[in-house]
Amino acid sequence: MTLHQILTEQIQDAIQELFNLTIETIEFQATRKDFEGDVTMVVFPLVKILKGNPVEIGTKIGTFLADKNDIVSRFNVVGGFLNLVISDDFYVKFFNSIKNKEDFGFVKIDEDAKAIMVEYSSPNTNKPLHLGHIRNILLGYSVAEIIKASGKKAYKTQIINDRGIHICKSMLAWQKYGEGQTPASTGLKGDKLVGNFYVEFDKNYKKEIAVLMAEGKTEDEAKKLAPSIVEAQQMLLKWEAGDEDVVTLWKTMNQWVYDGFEQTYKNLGVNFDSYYYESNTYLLGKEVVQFGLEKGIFEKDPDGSVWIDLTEDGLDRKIVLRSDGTAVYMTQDIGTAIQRVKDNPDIGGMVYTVGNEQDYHFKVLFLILKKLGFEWAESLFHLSYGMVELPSGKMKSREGTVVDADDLMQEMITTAQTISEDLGKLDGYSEEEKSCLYETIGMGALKYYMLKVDPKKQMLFNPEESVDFAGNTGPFIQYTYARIQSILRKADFDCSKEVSVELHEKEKELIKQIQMYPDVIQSAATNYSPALIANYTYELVKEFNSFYQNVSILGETDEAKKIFRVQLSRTVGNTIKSAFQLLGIQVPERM
RNA sequence: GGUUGCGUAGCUCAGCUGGAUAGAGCAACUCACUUCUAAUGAGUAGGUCCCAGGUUCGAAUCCUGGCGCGAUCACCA
Repeated sequence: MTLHQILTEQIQDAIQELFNLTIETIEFQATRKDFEGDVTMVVFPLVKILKGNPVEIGTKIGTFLADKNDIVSRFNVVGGFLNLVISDDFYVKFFNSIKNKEDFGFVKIDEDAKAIMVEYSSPNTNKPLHLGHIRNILLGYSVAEIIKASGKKAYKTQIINDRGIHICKSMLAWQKYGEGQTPASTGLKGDKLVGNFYVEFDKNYKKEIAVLMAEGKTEDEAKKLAPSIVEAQQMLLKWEAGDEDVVTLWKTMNQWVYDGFEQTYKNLGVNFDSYYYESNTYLLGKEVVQFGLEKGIFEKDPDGSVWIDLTEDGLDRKIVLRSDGTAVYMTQDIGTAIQRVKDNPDIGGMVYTVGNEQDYHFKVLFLILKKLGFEWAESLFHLSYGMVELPSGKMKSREGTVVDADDLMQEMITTAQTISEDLGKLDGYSEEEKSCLYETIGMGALKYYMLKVDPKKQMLFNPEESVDFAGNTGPFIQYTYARIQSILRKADFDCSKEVSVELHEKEKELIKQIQMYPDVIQSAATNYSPALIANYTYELVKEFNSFYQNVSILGETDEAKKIFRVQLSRTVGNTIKSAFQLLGIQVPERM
């Protein structure tokens, strides 16, 4: 039972006894630093019901609790706030009960409960991953890990947008200008190679448009008539017709891209339990549209296109199938969702990690799935995130200012190296150890910085600032962890035994911080917010540093205190490691 | 223009379901290294929580209306 739960029960008893009333919820908050106390009960809500003065009520409850002589040792009342001083004994007992648990805060996964499927990354197969994907991937991965830690099953998946005109563009350019190039022949990552041809296509397409416009065509006409685009469209038709050559090329080039992506995922330290391809799910989507049509949820226009009218729900009329019977984006997403539940019948909900430019799309998608009557449609969540900007400004693919994911990761590692070398901290390490650390630090910096910001906010990513070894950064937290490990290595005495000590103020603060961890995990899981975990970890680290600076640990002469402080340090270390695990960040044993 | 998200210190961001005098880091200034890792800590300074109303004992937080920024309003994905 948590402290709040225990207090709630005791206070409920108090109110029952003193006022003969049953109160459902009691409101708590951490006591402000300027007052004596650990937990504060807010009395105001009771004032209305009891029609008394808040100070009197607070004093009565406080006296009752203190007289019990259980966990409240003292109290004071300021205005409508009842400040409770919790006994050291309680904190020490609590600490002893969790200090050896590696997985403190994690709830055991309930295998019988419904699972949540988390989708992230969702790449196109014609371009390499970029900075925006990094935020997406880190968020999705982390949210899935957090859900698992909170006691639910989570499946990681992605939808690969492997069909459509954009793929044909790369294919066409490769046929024309590729001269048989392959990732192996060029030494390029597959996604990069294919991406280059996509750019190549676009260059030529633009030239053709310019020529046509010079001949007097309007821009719109030129865009439709340019030979490149016409060819690409023909290729798409061939693909849909199952033309053998086109399909073979499509498979080959997509495989290059997938291999390239896997490399990037590996470097990012993320993985997936399953992969879905739109080329496989759009047909099911079409079937469902047919079903919805029969049920009267959708309606068919004279030209054959199928729509859903959502005006009564405050939305628009939305197309779900083209007049030529081909699938649109929405059709595919309907199909994919249903396919996933077919494959995993235990799914009770889904989280879609997709940028906020698609807020409307998901609103519509969720509503459609609900109208189709699926049970799991009640628990769908669009994990919408804002754009990532750089100090140099926005990324624009047209202006070629897109930051490539692989390049950025490499840059982060290099920056970590430069800074570390300047500081000269790693001088006695082997080359292998060093390069491993640079990667840990660089990636930790990147991941932490991305995750500490509220997902829905647009953010500014400053690479320099993120690798800073001070402040709210990944490396700072990693460093603190490494220091703790150093203490543990040097503590060559038996620190496993249970000791009872009087708490130093800093120790108490630390224990209070650790105590909050399970709640933070639960809160992060229900809000789908890794930022809560990240900022919590930073608070914990700050608390530890303050403790570290203010009390002696290994130099402590009182044996019991020494042991207690080492145990406390170890637990802080474990908590940092565990929290960072939820963020997908590695933690170094030394640095 | 319609819809939607955001607006907190010079900068980057916290602030959970409304609660006490609004919090960190960076940058600036002051102090503390014979250390268990100073890649640190303690402190000073820095605020019209975009503006105006409203609800409430109590609002950065909830409601309404403005202003600013972003996103989105395709038989593209």
